[in-house]
Amino acid sequence: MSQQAKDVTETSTQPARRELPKAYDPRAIEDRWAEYWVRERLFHVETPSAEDLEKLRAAANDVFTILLPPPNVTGRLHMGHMLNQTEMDILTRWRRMRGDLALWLPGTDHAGIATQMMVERQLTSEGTSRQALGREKFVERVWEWKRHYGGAILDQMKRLGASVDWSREYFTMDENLSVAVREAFVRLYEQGLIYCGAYIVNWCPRCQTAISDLEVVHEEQTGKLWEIRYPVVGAAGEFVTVATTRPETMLGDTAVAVNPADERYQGLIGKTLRLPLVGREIPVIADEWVKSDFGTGAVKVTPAHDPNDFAIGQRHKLAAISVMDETAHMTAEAGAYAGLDRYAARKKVLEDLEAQGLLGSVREHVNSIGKCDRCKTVVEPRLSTQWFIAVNKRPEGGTASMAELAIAAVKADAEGKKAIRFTPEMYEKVYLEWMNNIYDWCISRQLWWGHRIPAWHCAACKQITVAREDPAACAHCGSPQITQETDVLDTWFSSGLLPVTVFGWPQHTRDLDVFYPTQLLVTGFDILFFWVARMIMLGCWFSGDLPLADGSARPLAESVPFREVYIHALVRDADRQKMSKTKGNVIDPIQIVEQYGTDAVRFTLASMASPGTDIAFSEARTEGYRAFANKIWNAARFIFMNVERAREAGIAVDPKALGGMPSPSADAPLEARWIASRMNAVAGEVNAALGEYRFHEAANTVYQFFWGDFCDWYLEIVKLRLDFGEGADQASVKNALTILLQTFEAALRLLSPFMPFLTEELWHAVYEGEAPAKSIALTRYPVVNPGVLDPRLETEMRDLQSLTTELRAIRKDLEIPERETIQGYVLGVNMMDARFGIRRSPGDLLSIHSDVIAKLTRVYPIQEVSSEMRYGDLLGLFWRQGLYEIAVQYEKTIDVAAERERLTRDLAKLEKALASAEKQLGNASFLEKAPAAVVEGLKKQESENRLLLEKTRKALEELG
RNA sequence: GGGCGGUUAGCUCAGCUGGUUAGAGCGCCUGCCUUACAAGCAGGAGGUCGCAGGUUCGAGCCCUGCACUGCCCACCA
Repeated sequence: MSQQAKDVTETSTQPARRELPKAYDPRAIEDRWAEYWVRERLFHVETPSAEDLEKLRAAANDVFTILLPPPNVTGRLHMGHMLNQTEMDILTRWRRMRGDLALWLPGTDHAGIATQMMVERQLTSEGTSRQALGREKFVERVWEWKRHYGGAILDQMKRLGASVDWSREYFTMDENLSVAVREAFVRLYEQGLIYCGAYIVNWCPRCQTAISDLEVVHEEQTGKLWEIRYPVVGAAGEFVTVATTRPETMLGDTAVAVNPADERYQGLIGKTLRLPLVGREIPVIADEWVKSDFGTGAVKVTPAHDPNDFAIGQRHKLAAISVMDETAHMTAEAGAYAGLDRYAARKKVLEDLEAQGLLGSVREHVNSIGKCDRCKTVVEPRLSTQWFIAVNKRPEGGTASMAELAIAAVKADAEGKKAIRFTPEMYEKVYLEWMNNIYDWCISRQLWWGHRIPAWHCAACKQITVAREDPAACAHCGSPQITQETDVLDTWFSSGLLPVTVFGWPQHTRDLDVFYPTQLLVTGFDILFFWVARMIMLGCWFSGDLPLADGSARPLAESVPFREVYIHALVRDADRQKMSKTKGNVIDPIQIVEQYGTDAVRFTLASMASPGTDIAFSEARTEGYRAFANKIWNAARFIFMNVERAREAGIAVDPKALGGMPSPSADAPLEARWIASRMNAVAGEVNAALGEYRFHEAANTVYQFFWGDFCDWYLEIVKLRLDFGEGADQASVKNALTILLQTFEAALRLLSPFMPFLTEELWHAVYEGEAPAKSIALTRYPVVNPGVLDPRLETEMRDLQSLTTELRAIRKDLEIPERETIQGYVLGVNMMDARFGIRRSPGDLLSIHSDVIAKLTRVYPIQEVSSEMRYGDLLGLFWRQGLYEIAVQYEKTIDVAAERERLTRDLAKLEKALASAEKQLGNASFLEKAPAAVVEGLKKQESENRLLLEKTRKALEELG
């Protein structure tokens, strides 16, 4: 850190602007502001009173609430987080600056499995284990871990300047949230929507817990399909051949099933088979589910180890024999195989079958295999007692199931209205498809870290007591011999409740009245089902019976957890590869931020965040936006330098003139009125783009405006006006400086949501310590004033720009040294643009702007001459035509051959364009059907091209 | 097995309801240390919009088929 920056940190938030370093160094300012924003509690939102709320709404503003998808306590910030946070921060800052009451609520998720695993690993390295510690001590240990490391990701977030309300930070295991989770569970249980029972669930033998369908990732792989012969009892030499991909499960078979219509097996149904290796007699049963055309048409039935078999078992009242334990080792039921790991057992079973001649053909077989999302261990379907939410069940007296409600919340109603709107819209379909086919949700996990299920099992009557307060006795038989359920709840159960619980539910709080439903959810599609869908289900369910603030019943549109969902892209690496630790291509945002500055990284993400498209993060882009930050920095240096010069000349701009939009008087020079018009137009575009989550468009618009319009043209021209010499007109200099400052200040506000650090720094510098607010984030966002937009100005400026570019180009062509002044002529203008009324004649344009043209092109003097003169009097000049027909005087030998070639090329282009235009204009149905403006435009273009063509031909002739 | 995206300049991507000559950044070429900025300025080159049909006065955009590519969902042993 430079000495100067250090002083600033120590004394105040004000930069010493007179000596801004030549290059922008984000490191010198970012920590300081990040800290300042947190320390000053700038983004703290007080729950407004009814009166305040009314005032807010009277001003056409509203409450804007947004919930941070809570990162795992175990998490480290990755690019996905940063994208997510950048988008939320841009929107929150923007809405805040628009005058809305913007509340962004942060928090972290206790992340059951992930956190437990983390701490278990720690214990292992210490030579101990969770089991050795015992449940209570272990949980205490996890809390300790959480206190130590759990805040890391939020600290990183602070560093990145996220404008969240830190006073409302929550953790999903906080006392109040835990009470709410328990309340939710009890209510669902009372409504008969939670049940406990033995079912087949996805079981991870490594995590040793049940996991939901969503936590299983399917991977295609080529395995084997083995055929095994089961001898028919009482018919020596007769077999039924079954096919399986998991031969070890045969040890738990309790039947063989065939399709009732399968002719091959008609005689066998009802007969008994002897299960090889085990010796158990099992029946051949008929079940519709069996597909005759797969395998042998006969399927072994293992109710304890396969969901389909389990269903068959239920239908046929078959026994379910578990041959594998929670670690996927064979149980005593597996007889000789007991104790073997599932794969060792498979090998041995196959060997033994082979030895007994019962193994049939073996084929390669492609099937998808389920793996644990977290640890990639192959999941084993396992029969176990678990808790479920009946998402498709209507409670007694209820009109809808959870899923039905969650569908209604997203689907358009009879009037076409949707309570929740998805962006991109496509995700609505994805969501509905899933919700329409949803199964009951397994919410119990065999972990220690999490919300323990508030259920007690009675040793006496075997019934279950579910209660809000820990019970002393069984609610059914009164026995004190009750023990609490050891399972905890799926983490997504508690995070699914967040939209209501963060506002104090189950209490009906003022916060709920004011902030619920939240306005927006910004998240990635990877947690669409895990979290978004669950929040919709639970949010609608539990808020539905809360009356609105005015006492009326809450309609569905007001019970949804959020009104809009913006699903953002995936951040990939520069080669479009998914970032993953194993590939080693993970880009650490903090490292990139340190290298390029937070603002540059934010801007990169924003400029690439086009809804629906993944982001291939490229450092080249970030480099470009670092340059942009530097550009802004240097524009500031230039402006401040001139403020100083002005001060020395006794000219000062009243800071009170700043804070709005640039407001030049009617007689101000073109560039002043033009930049004001542009500023307004751009403000309009940016606001519109952000309103539709088109971050890339908003970012690109401000970028082009600042660099292209403001720096390249406006600043270059305004240099002419900033004449602090003796004879200068003080009033007009002051006017110019005022517009310059007004525009720059407004531009900083426009940029602020995208680049909060840099703009904060420079904004304070503009006011030299007299800033009207504690932060630029608390000022108002620029809004378009349509009255200022002036198409005539834009045309005039565009003409001036075209002329400038043409003159520069011809100089370049002729290799005229940049410093050398030459004379120029304008012979005419080609475009007869009638759209904006009268435009300046070339003569007027030249006389009004000769100073500007001279400054930008070093062509001086420049005058209009009639086109007819050219071929006589002006012979020997260098001539070009674009929008303007121009010529310059310069002593140089014409390279006739090159010139001819250039003109010939032009000619060819023009002829082609003309031919196509003529063809279209000759088409009667085009003239008849196309809108007038299009026809008109084409006609004009055609006539212009014709003119250009003629002139080019003539020039070519003269060349000889 | 079902469904959804993508394919536009060397690279990364825009292109909103079909409309006059398809844009940006990076990279590339040329010339400039012009007193805010060489992380800069100025000028320039570069695209038969994946392929083949179709609708239309008019298609990068709409329709059909195909190819390649990515993703999601799914209880075929």
